[in-house]
Amino acid sequence: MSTESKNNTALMEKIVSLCKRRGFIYQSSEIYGGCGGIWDYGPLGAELKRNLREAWWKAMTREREDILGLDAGILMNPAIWKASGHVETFADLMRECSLTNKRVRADHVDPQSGTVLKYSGAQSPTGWRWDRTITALTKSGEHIESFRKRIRALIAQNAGESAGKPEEIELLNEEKIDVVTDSVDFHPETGGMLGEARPFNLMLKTYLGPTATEADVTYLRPETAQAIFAQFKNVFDSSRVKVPFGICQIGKAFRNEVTPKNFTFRSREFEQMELEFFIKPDEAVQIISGEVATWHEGADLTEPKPNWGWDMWHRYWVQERTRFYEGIGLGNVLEYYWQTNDDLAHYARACVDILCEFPFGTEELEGIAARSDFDLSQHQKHSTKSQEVFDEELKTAAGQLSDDQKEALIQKRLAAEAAKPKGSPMPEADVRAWFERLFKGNYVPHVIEPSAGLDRMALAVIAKAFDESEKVDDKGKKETITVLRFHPRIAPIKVGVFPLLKNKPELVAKAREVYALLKKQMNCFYDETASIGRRYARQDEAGTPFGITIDFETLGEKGPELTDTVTLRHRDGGEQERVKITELLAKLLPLVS
RNA sequence: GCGGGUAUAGCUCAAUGGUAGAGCUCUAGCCUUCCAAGCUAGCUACGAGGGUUCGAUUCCCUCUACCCGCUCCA
Repeated sequence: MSTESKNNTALMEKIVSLCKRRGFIYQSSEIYGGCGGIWDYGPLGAELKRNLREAWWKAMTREREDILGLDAGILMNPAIWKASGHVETFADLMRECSLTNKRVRADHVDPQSGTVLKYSGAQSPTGWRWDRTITALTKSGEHIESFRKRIRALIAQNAGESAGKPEEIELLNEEKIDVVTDSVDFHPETGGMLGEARPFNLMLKTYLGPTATEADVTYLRPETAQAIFAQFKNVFDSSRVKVPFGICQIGKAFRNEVTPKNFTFRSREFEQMELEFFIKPDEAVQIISGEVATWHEGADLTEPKPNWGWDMWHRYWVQERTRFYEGIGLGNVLEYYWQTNDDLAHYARACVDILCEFPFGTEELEGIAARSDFDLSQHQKHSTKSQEVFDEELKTAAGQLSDDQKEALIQKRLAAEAAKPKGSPMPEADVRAWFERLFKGNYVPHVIEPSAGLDRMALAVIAKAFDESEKVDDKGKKETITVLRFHPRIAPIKVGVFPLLKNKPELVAKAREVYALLKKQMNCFYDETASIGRRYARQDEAGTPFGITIDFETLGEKGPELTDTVTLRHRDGGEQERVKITELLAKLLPLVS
């Protein structure tokens, strides 16, 4: 392990430990030995998550006119998961390579021919031993030595560091056991023998109804997005909105992850915050505006325009989401990964991952995908209910087009279909039928999908806020100071309220008064035990941005002009200022909300 | 799913085939006029289940969880 990764593991351990100690995150069901891949949020974690959730909800719907909220059930008609493709891709029969544990879909194994060799095991000079029977297929034309070399490399990769160098691994008792033609029992890439086909279901299955028969099977949603698509028409019909507009939702989702890891980063139950922003197809924009604005370096994204095509909207949302992350203190740790054509699903036009630096690596926080009209079209097809909207403006504009102009649009689309990098082009008859509907003002909206993980966001914020430093006190004793430098907007506790001394009833009474005044407006913490310095330190560790101390000046000891003023102490930097009690709310509220 | 590692108090660690100790934290009291002060007292632990044994936290097995490396990440 490299020094850096050791340090990062140590850092992660400190963060996990702090999370438990201070009540941010606990292991689920800890008293019963835990529950794999599930985490619980303690008092501070619950506040932090709530603040993040509310910041998102505010930015996505409350502060906008064009986005509406939705709160759908976790359980839905399982037909939704068939339409979305989740049942198919989540419940495949998989076979695993005995050599590398790589999985392949059982029905997707290309037939292989060659000689089958068997070894009773492997060992290396490091003392490492593998007693598993190794069975693998030579590729046609592969030299036996290059085969052995390849097998050694695969074993070394699978075994990790303990096996030492690949070239020093000794393969034991080679035996030629068979020559096969067109066998589907070997991994197409590695040549390793495949194990039995097993269902490999990433969706959590349950039964709706007390009889629990196969007919009652449904799934805990693996994403919140599908509920938005499934309710698209209801929202559209009941809300007097026009495309472009969005529907957003926050909620739990569940995936039976093979390997939950990195603390809460990949867990089996998690919370998603998703927006589906519905836009007109570019062809509709073209007809209405006479042009389609496409993105170029330096394009103005500040305010949406009627002539925006999908990539302008996509860029716009990347920018909006970036601004959001800046607002919660993650601005300078973000990276972007633009998926290539190889990464993209066949229906997707673009997808950018917003990544964030975690102690265990730079990982995805949010994905922003341009998904065309794939999702709504799938639901239209499977449910047989129209997901089209009617666009009066489009109908009027299309009515003014000449037949030649219409044909030109159709030809342009046909050319684009033919040039698609992935998937098969839409047949000409379907394209013409689609335009027929379009010219009448009907289309299935396209969608831009910014999809964020709340738990990841919380972890990112904690990791970013974590700040540890060494301090030497007056007696030369070293101590470690931990401060969580949360942005005040998302800090679980906004203000700590302290009487300078506990055994002076006047100070305590005044402090309780200030506490009562503030706690109606923001989450506050009252603390009168131990020294004032310790109380500051406790709050620093909880990430509380402000401390208020009621001292003798508050009581008028230093004259009337300081009476009813308090010490306001800032977590970052530790500077202090005197503020009148009557002015506290006006000063603090804008900083914390 | 595979390989390796770990599991003792809230946290970080120690010792031990005869049921465990420290530091920090925490609680209470005293004290204390601004950045983890001091004094006194106190709470709290051998991940779960089985086996060996007169006796297991310690040895063995199984399970669970977490960490690391593969794999996976629709």
